Amino acid sequence: MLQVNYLRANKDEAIARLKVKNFQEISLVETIVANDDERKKLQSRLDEIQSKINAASKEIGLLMAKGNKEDAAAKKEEVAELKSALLPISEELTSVEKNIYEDLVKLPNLPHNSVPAGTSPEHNEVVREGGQKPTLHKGALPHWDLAKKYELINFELGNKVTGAGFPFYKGQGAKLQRALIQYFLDFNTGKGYTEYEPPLMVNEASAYGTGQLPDKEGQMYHATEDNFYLIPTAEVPLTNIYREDIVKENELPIKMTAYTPCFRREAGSYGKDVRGLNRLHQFDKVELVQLVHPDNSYEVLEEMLLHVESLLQSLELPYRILRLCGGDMSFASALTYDFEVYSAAQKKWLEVSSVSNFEIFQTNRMKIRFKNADGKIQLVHSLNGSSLALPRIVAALLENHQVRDGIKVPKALQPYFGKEMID
RNA sequence: GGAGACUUGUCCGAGUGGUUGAAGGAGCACGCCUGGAAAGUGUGUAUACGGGAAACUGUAUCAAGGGUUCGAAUCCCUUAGUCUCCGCCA
Repeated sequence: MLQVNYLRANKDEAIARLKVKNFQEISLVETIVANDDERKKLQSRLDEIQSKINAASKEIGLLMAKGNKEDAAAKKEEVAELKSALLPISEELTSVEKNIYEDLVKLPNLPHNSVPAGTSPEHNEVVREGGQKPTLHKGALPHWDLAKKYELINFELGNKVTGAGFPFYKGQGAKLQRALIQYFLDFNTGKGYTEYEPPLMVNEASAYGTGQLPDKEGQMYHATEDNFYLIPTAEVPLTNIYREDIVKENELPIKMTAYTPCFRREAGSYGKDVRGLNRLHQFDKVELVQLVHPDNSYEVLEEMLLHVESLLQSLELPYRILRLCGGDMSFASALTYDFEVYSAAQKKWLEVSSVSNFEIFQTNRMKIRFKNADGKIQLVHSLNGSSLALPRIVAALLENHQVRDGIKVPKALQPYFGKEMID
């Protein structure tokens, strides 16, 4: 959520930035500022009346103490009049505030200056590529066939027990999951991230905090009896740890990592893109979240980029880094880099990680702040990234490292997996 | 799930209808003291929104929301949470 005062002071700049994101309802900016002006006026009038009521009430107390019942009764009448004047104003104020809030949450975050204009994935910029695309033997298979061949993942069984998009991992497949999770967490904690194991369900306030509600309600599984939501990513519980907190400046940066299953309803996705591991309702992910000083959030973003990059390098996968264009970025992000790994067997790039700086967009809604050297309260910047999402990494590992009689396990993973080959 | 006790500022804790945004203590910050530190001592120490160049000032906030009242931290209702006992249970 953007700040009204920022919009007021930088209206033209904000509108220009919103256009980079292909945001249509530009007039909202004007509406919000106008409503906020109205809000201020109403607030002043309300405060003034309330102040009179407070003063009169005190007088009544004093008059009563003196036993002057007549004057007290007159004062009471005065207060009653003031209160009847108060009511319509306070109702109007509530309604204006509601309008402002509702409009404000419709505005996406403003993209950073470096974000290219564009409407679709073709307009994303390739920042750099790394790793070697393998030359596979004849008869190389896509991961869903490899998963079957080596009995790693059973999609049909998931269909039976739960439904589509809830696979079983089995034998070496299950162990590979465990090995990857362990490896990723060790890698992250080795770089100073604190490990958490958060709840997998969150309450409504937390879902609002990170912006899953109100817009993306349909994307989360909802346990209606208790009004809990299954988390779509560890970002939700992790970021909400600090909701409504004021931290000390020297506590920044706060670096957190967590492994969790992620649950996504992904309503309305069909076709070839959902084949195999490409899109699931439940999948495993290790997430990074940082809360940082606003002055250096972009340095931190670069640092997170290098972190994820070296992780992919250690898995010996061919990857590229994209700077997303305005139209392809998420609602909340100011700058996003996507990591894609080349799948040699599917002959396409698969997104395996997304690293973003949200600036104050999330922390403004959640009121995550710090006290700076001058004693002033300021919002922190939040960033997050996956390191990494398992299914597509597994797909890429299987497809890129396959040989005729098995799948080679990257050196870095061998101590965790316990073998050099999946066979 | 049943019964009871409880929820006050960074923390502890006083406060059962009227100058209480909130006593007292601890912590923290700054100053004095000291060769340095501890001890001592002085001052300061919530957040949001509004007005003001600023000093300062108005309003709201004592778990959350609603109600009673001229006036609520204090009374009533609802919700959430904590603790104790009983039940159940991995």
